Amino acid sequence: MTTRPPTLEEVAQRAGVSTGTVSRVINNARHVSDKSRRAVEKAIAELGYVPNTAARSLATQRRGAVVLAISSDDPALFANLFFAEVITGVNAVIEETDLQLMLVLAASERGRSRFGKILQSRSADGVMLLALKENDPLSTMAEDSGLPTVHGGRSLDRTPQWYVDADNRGGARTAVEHLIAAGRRNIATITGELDTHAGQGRYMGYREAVVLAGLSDQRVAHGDFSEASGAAGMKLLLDDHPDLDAVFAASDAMAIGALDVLRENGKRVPEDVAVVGFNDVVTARNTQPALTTVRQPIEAMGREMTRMLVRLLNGEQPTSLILPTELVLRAST
Amino acid sequence: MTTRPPTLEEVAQRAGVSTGTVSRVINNARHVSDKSRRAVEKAIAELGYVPNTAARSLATQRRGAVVLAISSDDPALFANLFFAEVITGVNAVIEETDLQLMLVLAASERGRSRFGKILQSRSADGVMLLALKENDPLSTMAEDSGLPTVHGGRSLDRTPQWYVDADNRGGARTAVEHLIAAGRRNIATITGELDTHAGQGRYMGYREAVVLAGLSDQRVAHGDFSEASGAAGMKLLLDDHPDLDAVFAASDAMAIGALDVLRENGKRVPEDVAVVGFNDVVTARNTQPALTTVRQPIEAMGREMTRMLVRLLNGEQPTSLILPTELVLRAST
DNA sequence: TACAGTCCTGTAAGCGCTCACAGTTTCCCC
DNA sequence: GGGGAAACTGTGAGCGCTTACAGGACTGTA
Repeated sequence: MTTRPPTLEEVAQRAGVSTGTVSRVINNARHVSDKSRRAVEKAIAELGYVPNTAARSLATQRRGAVVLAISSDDPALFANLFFAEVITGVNAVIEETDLQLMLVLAASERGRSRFGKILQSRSADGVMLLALKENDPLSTMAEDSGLPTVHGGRSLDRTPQWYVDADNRGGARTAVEHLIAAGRRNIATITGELDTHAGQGRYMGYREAVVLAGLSDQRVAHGDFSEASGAAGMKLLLDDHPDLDAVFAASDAMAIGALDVLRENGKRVPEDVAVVGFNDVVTARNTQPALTTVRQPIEAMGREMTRMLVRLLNGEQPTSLILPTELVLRAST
Repeated sequence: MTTRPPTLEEVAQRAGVSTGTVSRVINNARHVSDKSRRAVEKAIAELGYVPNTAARSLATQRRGAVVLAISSDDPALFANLFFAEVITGVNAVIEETDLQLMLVLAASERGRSRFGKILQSRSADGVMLLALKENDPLSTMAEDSGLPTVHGGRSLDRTPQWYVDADNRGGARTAVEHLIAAGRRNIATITGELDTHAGQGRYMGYREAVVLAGLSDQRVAHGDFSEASGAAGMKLLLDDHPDLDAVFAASDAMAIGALDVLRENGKRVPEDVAVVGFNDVVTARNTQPALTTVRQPIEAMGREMTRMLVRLLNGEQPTSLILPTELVLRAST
């Protein structure tokens, strides 16, 4: 359809200089006279020249692209705001660079092997990895590839060299301290999966706050972050600890499940039982009553991960980051 | 860090054949003897060879990548489920191919010019465009680039050659017919922005259903898809048409705004007024009462856009698609 | 005037792959 | 056994860019 785009050689010809000089102008290297530079810039503008990335990549051994890989067994996990927010943050920083962003959603075995291909074929200069579960194979793959890799979140078994994570523990602690400050004394928690760093951290935060205040840390039900597990956990808690006056759920989904069960059991929220969640997704605004929750700096995570990767690509040595969370007060406490 | 990856030439040497033959094996072209093929495959496996995409791109003039561009003035628009679902659908099809997915969120002027660069530098073989507003500059840019382009949604001013859209009109009509079947007679609507194809289509659907049933189509308030405009529209409707017994809102957000206003005015939902929204986002499940809504096949849109683009890249001539919506019945009707 | 040191510029050798072309071998049928 | 067609293989010329390297043109100093 369209005619072949102009090449660097054509620019050189038109500007009356050599290809080497044009290349220097494009990459604004030193040792180019103003005269040549102007001539080249004129020719570039007239021809509408844009360097061919493939050719440049081949010559420089750099791709000018990074990959954001999101890994999960459950495709539904993609379908939450977490996802969109991270990307928004990543994109914001990418826009300031000349890098291109490649996206890999590795839900299936197939997706995983595609990720490997991308790493092996050197289609990207670096990778940002959002491995949503422990011991994710993608993590090993990225490591083996030798490409600079920044992780979002940590796993329990090993801490990657470069990561950005939210302060799960601090966030949970703040949430529970808020409950204590509001006069609650019999505070329960529904934990997330304890074989994840996030699950552990939030549980730790709960215990710290509660123990520090001289309260019992024995009102515990274990969930898996899902709404159903929140409901189940709440039932157990009501059975075992009918005296509870507050619940800290390690995810909003679990908090929503808990709210349902509380309502069914005639408990008023927040009068009888206060509820706090974790993970401010839009959902939380529309619960009855509106849910107090710990907001994770998800977009900021995306931004910081990208900044960190860009620094790595520039040969700098950034340091990993733990970003603060924020307690969002609403009607449920 | 890692040593340079093996090249095709090294494979050829090890397999005792020429580079041409290796290339043929890789691209499984014809005219390769079983013997050669096996030797090459063995060498590839032993060396862990993966073709260098940049070199291949340069030689073939094909990039092996497509770009998904999402355009919007309002960065917040990215942060909804629509976004995540589309990508999930796109990814599902991409996974079946050897294509790589590049993502461009063109919120700013800067993002827009990056999109242009990508097109010009021929970094991608085709583009999927989700232009969220009318007369989007990206649309023109994609067109000018001559790259195969598939649009998600249509604009009013001109219908792109290849697009995938949801059946806004049919969906709205079905929703209103549902209200009629439930015995509602004084049915109002809060429209979306009427300078969008979606806004128009949903309004048309409302009118069709209502007129066909011999009812009045005069209970109309105009909104802009936002929650605030839904609330404002509902106020107007209650003032002008206190007899209304149902409302069809052209978006869930507006429906939520309407629900609030109805509650404030002592109207029971659905007893006094039934409410239907459009756009099944997670939000809709957690309203009080749960919102009946028209679900758009968003993930399917992503899938079909990608399929269409893949066909275009294969030189086929696909036909544009209008995907059916689905009425999700909940407590608000 | 001679000479070293700077700047600038052109030249050409790759980067790793594909693909037309030509050359060789094999196959099949008369 | 001969001939042509078909199957296979190697060769080498690009694809469009970067980047040593080798000069050439100046400049300033002795």
